[in-house]
Amino acid sequence: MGRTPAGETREKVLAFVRDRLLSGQPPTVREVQEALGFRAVRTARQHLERLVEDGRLIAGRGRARGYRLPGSAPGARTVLAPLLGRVPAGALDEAVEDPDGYLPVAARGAADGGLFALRVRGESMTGAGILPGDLLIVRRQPTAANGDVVVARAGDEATVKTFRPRGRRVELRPENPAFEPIVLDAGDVVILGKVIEVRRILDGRGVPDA
Amino acid sequence: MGRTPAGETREKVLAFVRDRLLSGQPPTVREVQEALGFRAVRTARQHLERLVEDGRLIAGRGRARGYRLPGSAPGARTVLAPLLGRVPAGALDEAVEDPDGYLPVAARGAADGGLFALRVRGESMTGAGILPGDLLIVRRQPTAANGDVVVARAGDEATVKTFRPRGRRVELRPENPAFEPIVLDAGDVVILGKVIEVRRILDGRGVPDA
DNA sequence: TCATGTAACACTCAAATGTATGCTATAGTC
DNA sequence: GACTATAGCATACATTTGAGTGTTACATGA
Repeated sequence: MGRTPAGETREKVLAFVRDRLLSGQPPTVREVQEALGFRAVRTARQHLERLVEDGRLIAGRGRARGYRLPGSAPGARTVLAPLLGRVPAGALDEAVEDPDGYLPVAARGAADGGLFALRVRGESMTGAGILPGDLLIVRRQPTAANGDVVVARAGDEATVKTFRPRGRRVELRPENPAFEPIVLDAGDVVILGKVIEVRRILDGRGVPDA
Repeated sequence: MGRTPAGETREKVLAFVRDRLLSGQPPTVREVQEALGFRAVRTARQHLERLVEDGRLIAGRGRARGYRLPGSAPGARTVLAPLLGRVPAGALDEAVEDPDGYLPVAARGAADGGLFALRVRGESMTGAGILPGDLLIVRRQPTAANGDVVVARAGDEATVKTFRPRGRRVELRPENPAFEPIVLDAGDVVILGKVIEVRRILDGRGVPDA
């Protein structure tokens, strides 16, 4: 195999590794070799070493499939949030284990492991630009600040509403005049998480499995 | 180490593996062993085998760190859409090379390389649930179907509107009664792409650099 | 021309890691 | 008690995979 122009191959190596990392399947050196068509493992490894030197990859000294994206790299901070078929009536953990798919989310720092996604049912939040069928990215947390859009469970029912503390009571306020606010004792409301992102798919192809 | 109640440990194993997979770092059998405090590799592996039997995990026969979550098809992956600071007045390609950041997008199959993202300015589309500050994922394409939300350039100005062909003319219709539709000759409108997804960040931390 | 740097190859070794065999113990059931 | 299933342990083995040594070839600039 002949030489290729300087740097060109290395970009392809990085692109391959990055794609694999984003899809959750870190490659081995030999997989890089095969993907790029090298006949020698060493060639793939040299490119990887250079990328590490240049700070464009992070090596995992000795560990299998140990390459990672550095924090400054595009996509380094992407996590996958499981899409739950319905707002869980029971324990959240159980629902997370049987998701309808996963949504890639730009990590925001802490607590990224506690993300999940839900599909909106009903029109109670249209005033906040949250329409039926929208996908909500939710960060699991047991408390919320005034004005947060939260996923909360009141009794057996789980809903998405704006959180408004009212002394010892809590108002779960819809953002649609056609709906009535729910006011309950604070003890009767369980906050499952805070909505941190709203997504709407417009091209009708829905959400892929992963 | 004594016995634990039936099934209890296995749930912890699954939770551990799932967290690792979602964070992009598939664990080895021995990492599972250590995380759960087993003294034997075999114990961890037995739990993993059972989870695979039950269809709650997918094994990667022989490969290192080969466990996957079911439902995550091998082909399904995440692509990164460059976030353009402003709707480009000139060539799109130039703007793509200097993005403000990247948004992870679930790949939809074809043309994933032609995605970019924009931030919404103005309130002309609020009726479609597109608010100022929202992020739009756009697929580059030179044509559109009736009713598509498109990014189009009319003269020097680029806007987001609903696309309505009107014979030889084209209506770019805002979804807000306070705004007037733009009607132009088809030749005077350049369609830059179709909006395939709308996103709204609610937690005020914006978009990461990466 | 010579030195230097990059790209690529062939081969080897060692560590990481998946897989297997065999054993002990507890709990429940017939 | 005998039988069965689950949870767990210790050890060994085989494959996968990262890491190392040495060589060839092609540019480019001093």
